[in-house]
Amino acid sequence: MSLLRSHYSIDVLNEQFGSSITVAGWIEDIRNLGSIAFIILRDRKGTLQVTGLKKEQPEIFEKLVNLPRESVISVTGLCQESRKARNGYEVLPEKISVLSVADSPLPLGVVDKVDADLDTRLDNRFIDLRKPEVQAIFQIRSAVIGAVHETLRSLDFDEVHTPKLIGTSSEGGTDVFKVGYFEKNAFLAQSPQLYKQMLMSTGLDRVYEIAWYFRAEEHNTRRHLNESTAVDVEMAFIENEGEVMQVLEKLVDSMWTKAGEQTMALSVLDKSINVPKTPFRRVTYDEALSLLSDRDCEVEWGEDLSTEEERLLGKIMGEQGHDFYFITRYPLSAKPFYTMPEGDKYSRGFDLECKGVELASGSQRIHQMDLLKDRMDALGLEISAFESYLKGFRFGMPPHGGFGFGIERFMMELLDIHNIRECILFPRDRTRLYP
RNA sequence: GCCCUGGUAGUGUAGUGGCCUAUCAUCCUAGCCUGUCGAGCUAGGGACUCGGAUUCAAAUUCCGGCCGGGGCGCCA
Repeated sequence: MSLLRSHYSIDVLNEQFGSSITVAGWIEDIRNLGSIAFIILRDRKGTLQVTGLKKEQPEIFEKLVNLPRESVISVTGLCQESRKARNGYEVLPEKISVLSVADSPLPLGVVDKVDADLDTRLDNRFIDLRKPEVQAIFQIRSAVIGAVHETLRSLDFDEVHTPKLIGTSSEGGTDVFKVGYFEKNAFLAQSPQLYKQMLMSTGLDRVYEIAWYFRAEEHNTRRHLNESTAVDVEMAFIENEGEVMQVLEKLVDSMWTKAGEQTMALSVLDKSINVPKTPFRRVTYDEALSLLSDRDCEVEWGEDLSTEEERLLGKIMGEQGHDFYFITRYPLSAKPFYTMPEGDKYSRGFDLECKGVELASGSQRIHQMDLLKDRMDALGLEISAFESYLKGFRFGMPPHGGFGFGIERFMMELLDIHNIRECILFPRDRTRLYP
């Protein structure tokens, strides 16, 4: 048992009443009434009240009431039942250790009665994260990631870690960050795509990674980050992309279910979770265009949906009772080079959408090297830059497919959070590199 | 990359040419108070992003810098 803490705030039970306990945390508030003072102490699980009496313990009383808010202390004392105090008990201090005195004024109040702007909060994230409703997001995030591991391992996937420092920009498309690598230049991986594909030729033919994505796009919106995380899955010996979609469906279902079990965190956030029904609706790209056309929204065939069009489709699907749906059979022209063609014009690529927002993107991949080279040629990619990737296809590559699934986007949809920066501890956006 | 938009105490705001010696709340400091839990009461403290221009007069108008926010594109 820790000498600085025997119990967290909410772990104190009736059986502790009348005995001595040690609690520790941050001083959230001090209400000094003169001869009696109420000190609200906050820890990871909640808050509790330390009640100081001037008459009983004058030295401890003075020490306590003169501490600045957010100072860190450990208090040992009698745990006494009290209907008047929160949690039904209070601690009467017999010994206190001041572990850290907080400077004043605080750059950001934890329990101030005024809200701070997100920018101010992020500048002082270490204090922002002391707020229970901010912490709750990351407790749920942790639980959701736990569900990813459980589900994918139970589906016989191995967890892998692929390099983030790479020699050539991986997929084309997005801009990548350039970094110095001794006498060479290197890049930060925009996704594990090419590596997880290469793994398909190794016999580790069902893999997943909780991956970091680095993207050097200069967007400035509430749903983009320059450093983000994703669940990346790749699986071999598949007949078609439908098998991949089934894995994704199970994964999302388990993540949503696990999130719904986080009752404490959800109540702090005042959110409830409705687990979506599976299987998710499948809509082909052509069907989507026709549904949009019915609403006088004409999309040129072969183009990816614009944000507005995506939202309208989300609305239409919602009206039919589908928050989640796959858009399948995308035109080849709207998907990356490694996407398996279906005939001349279509592909075996799909997106998973939630209420008009793209959560995941996947496909069956091309496993034949000649076809892969043809596609790269057609899209004007420099084949020589992909030699080490292509080599993986020369000596036995099974048919395979997979998807990438953005974790922050998922959290936004799960908890109805309006700014993606709230879904990652220390966001990296167009301008923010600190803290 | 294109477009729109903002910057007033630690925090969040009011103020759109003179009534600003700048509002309110929160916060901080001191004092009173033995049951607070948005504690209360009294007194006090603290700010116009920077540079230039217009004007008798600029927080307020104009130009530029710096630092933000957002939409689109692209994507997750």
